[in-house]
Amino acid sequence: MIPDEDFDARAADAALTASRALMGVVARSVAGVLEIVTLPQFRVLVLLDTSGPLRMGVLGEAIGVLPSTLSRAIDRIVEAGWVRRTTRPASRREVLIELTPAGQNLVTHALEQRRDNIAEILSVLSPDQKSAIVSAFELFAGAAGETSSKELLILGI
Amino acid sequence: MIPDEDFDARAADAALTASRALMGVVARSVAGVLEIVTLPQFRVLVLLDTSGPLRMGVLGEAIGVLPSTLSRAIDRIVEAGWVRRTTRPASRREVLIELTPAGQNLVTHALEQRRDNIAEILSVLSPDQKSAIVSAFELFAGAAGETSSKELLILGI
DNA sequence: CGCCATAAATGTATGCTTGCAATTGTTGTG
DNA sequence: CACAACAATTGCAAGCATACATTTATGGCG
Repeated sequence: MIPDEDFDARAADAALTASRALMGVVARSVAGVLEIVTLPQFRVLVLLDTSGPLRMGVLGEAIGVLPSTLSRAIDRIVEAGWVRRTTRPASRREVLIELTPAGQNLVTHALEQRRDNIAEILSVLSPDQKSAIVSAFELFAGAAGETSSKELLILGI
Repeated sequence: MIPDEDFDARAADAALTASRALMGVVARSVAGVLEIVTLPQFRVLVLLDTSGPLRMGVLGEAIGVLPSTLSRAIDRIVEAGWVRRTTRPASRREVLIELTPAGQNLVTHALEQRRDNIAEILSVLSPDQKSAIVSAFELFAGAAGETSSKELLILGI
């Protein structure tokens, strides 16, 4: 009979190893993008992709940088053409930041590539194996609970 | 009967969701460290942790920076006390970089925290569920093949 | 309307990374 | 031994992120 601690340890190790594999996939999908924009810049783009247009203040709050930092960061990615500043007529002191089609493309492409990479890995497995993986991954994701997007932004995911 | 494409898509989606959960764990473990050292600096420490002492040239090659960049980066983390420069008597023009105990601690602690986080997530599951997850994760990791540490370094893992 | 709070941007400064070019020290070879 | 090849560092320069303080424009309220 295997002691619980050993069993748990093996489970954690398996998860760690799988996490390395999954992160390799993520890294691949991020690597290309990081030759185009910096990680903090990519964080902004990803956040805008998942949340839609955001005010400067909200955006800065979300990714944890000061307004001055963000303002200049936005300067650069506006200049590069990834996002657009728009002022709402309703409240003209607020500035909305939104992705341009080019910026949208950049993020979408990175996510699609990641998805394709995973699909390719799974392609070598039998239906039964895939099925087992789907259940297990869904189970794990459920147990992990909602992963705050703020945390994920650290890695630009 | 579910078409194969749909099934594959669901599998990839499940893996993506699980990857988000796992990345959240990684992000947490990295977040603390990034308040102490920068990401490029942490990459150096992680590489030294997994490879042992390395020459400047090899180190720079591995993480993909020019020698000049690395030299100054090492200046800073030597100054901070995370690594040590040593010259081999055999070839005095080569400089070996090695972790100090403090640097070793820094990396080890980050990895341990990651492992603990995963263990905590798994702790809410039943033995059967854990068992299923272990199998599935091992299966996935196997299918993914060896994840090059060079790719993982992109994320500072 | 006048005042204060809010939102964003600017001024100013520091530190890190990165790159190219030139330099110093060392090893090996003809 | 002289000279070329190699390893690392240093000089010089640019870009980016970050922080604190200040300024500008706008909105809300008494």
